[in-house]
Amino acid sequence: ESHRDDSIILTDTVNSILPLNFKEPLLIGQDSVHLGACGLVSQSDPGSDSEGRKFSKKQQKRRPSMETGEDGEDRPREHPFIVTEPGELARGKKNGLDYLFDLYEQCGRLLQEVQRISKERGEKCPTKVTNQVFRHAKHNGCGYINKPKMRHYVHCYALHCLDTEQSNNLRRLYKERGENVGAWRQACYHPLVAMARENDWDIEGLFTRNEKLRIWYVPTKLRQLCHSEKSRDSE
Amino acid sequence: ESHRDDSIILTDTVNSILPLNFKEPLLIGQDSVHLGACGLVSQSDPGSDSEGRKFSKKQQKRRPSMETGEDGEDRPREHPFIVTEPGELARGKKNGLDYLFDLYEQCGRLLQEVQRISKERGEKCPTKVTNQVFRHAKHNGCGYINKPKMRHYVHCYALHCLDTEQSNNLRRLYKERGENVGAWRQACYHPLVAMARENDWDIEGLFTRNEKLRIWYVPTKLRQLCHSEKSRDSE
DNA sequence: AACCCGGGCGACCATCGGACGCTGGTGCC
DNA sequence: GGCACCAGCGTCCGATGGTCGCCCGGGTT
Repeated sequence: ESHRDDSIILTDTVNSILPLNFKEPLLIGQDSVHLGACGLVSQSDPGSDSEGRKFSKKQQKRRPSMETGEDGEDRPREHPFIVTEPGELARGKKNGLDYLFDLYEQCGRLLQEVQRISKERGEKCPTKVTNQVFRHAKHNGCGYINKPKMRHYVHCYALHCLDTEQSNNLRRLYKERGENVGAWRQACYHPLVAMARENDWDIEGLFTRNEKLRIWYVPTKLRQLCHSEKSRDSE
Repeated sequence: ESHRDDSIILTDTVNSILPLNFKEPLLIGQDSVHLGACGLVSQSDPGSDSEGRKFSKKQQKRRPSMETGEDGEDRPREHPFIVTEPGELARGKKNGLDYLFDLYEQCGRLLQEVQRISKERGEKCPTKVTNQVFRHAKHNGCGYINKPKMRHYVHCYALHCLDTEQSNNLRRLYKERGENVGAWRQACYHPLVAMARENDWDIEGLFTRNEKLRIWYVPTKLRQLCHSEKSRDSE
């Protein structure tokens, strides 16, 4: 589309038809190393974040064998995360939490790349990890990074950034107890809520003030948790 | 529904020339309207002026397909803007540029209100003038504020904020020449591009650094203009 | 081999930022 | 009153942020 009304001098077109995808290796080990392990398996209620709302119906379709578009290859899904303590490599077909957190660092680098390119082209420059960044990741061979996953664990990464020691302790504790990832993930909320309380309930500010967290949206669930705790406090 | 022209809350003794609309639901922010002290008397509703028989129109355009429910009253469109010099009141069924700029200040106040409410509710808090703010405006009797209009003149307001004197001079010049609003609006781009050049082409930064501009998105057209001028420079 | 737990991530949805162009208000004659 | 001009803003659109739950990988029996 063009900007008709605004046709003014400088009709030089800002040609930005190109998809924002460059080839740039910013590979980080997408490990595969299976070591150490806690074969613990114990089921504990992950608490289900039924944060959702009403219903929705949908039908998923299995990808037909026929390749659509150029893409073609069917990427196998990533190995599930398990609770590992700091420095510990996951054993078997699992990924550890250090790897999870590294994914967030990768996204940060991907964002910087997107920002540099946007600036070069005079397009608007994202300050957060947006859809564009996930798209960029995919086009750059980082297919193992995707939005639902990254959003799912943001608050875990937040705890890691804001209080690494507490995060580490929590990991050790949950590993020891043989809790699953869901349980650990749920548990990450509470220390954050406590930090928010210490900070006048400004969870947004906690994120913004931290160099690495600044680029991540505050998860809805975390914000709501802070809000209801705050209300409870003031009663 | 009454119309525009109503009293404005004056700050101090300096009165306003602005035909502020009825019902200012917002707090009275001391926006420095910076109007030249033209000793105008505060304008009380002239009654005769803008109160024609505007409510006679009742017909709405119908979409062939369906009509959206909840039919509200048909609001007459606002009077067009004309190029006025600073402090000058538009005559006839027109609105002046001081009034235009005041609309931006009102939006700033509306945003503050939305922010306060969001915070109370623990919802995410907008930093920019978003759809939500326009919706809030409508629900608070500021039906004369709407997105297309506000976005259309953002860069004019930007010039006003960043270099009031240059903005004023441009207004005088274009008024003198008898140019229409469209021409004046186009002309506002150039001084901004020049300012961006002085600022390492960081138009985003110019906006962000200014207290009042920070809440407005940089218009695409302006960003593109800066980009192509920058490219031209470096050739 | 069979079972089933649990979590990865494809796909959906409300809403967003952004834009166009029709409608009709307005001044002029 | 009639006409021509032009700009207000209703309305559309691709893309975004956010989420849910299907599908199946993977450990256990």
